[in-house]
Amino acid sequence: ENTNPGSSASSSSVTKEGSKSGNPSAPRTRKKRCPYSKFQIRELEREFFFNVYINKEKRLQLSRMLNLTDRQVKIWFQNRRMKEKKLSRDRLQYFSGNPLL
Amino acid sequence: AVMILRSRFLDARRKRRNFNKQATEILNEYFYSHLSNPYPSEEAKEELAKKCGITVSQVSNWFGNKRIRYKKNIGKFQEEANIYAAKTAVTATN
DNA sequence: GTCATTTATCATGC
DNA sequence: GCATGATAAATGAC
Repeated sequence: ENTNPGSSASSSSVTKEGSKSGNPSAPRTRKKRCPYSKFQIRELEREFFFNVYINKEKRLQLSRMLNLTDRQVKIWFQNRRMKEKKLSRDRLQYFSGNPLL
Repeated sequence: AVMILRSRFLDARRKRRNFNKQATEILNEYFYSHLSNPYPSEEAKEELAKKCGITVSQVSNWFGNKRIRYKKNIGKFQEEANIYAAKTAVTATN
């Protein structure tokens, strides 16, 4: 359920942008959002549990294992940190002003 | 008790419930009266959230969805746009 | 790095 | 069956 195009070896797909070589109609294609597989999420979450901030070394290792780019792993951790912050805010709001506890 | 609250919290996040009509009216009124720049400030979001009885995050979600869906199919929202345009015109005269 | 956002996708309501 | 709110990838401002 993965088959991630543009990841790993085949660097031919996600052509960031052919900014050069003329190409007047550079559509500056935005990479289409592709949901990650359960396996990818599990491994990312596992590493996130150990350290919220991932270093470059583990990032490269993880990206190869999951068939993702370094950038994708980096951005996943950024989004994941934002998610954690939002969860904390929601929890605080939900449990505050509660008669129990 | 803690577990009950915890499970209720998780469910509350997952379960989607439509906003009441009044809240939708308020949000649409702001959206169509700021159609040229439908990006409410943080203060405006807080005020909208208060008036609508929802959270600031829900206000942000609503505007995010509204902007993209409006842009994708303006024609579908034309009737709705006219309604709120007329409504704001009436309130302006009063 | 954070963070608001865009976009597609998911899940539910009706 | 789509409308709608929430969430998940991806971008860009700063």
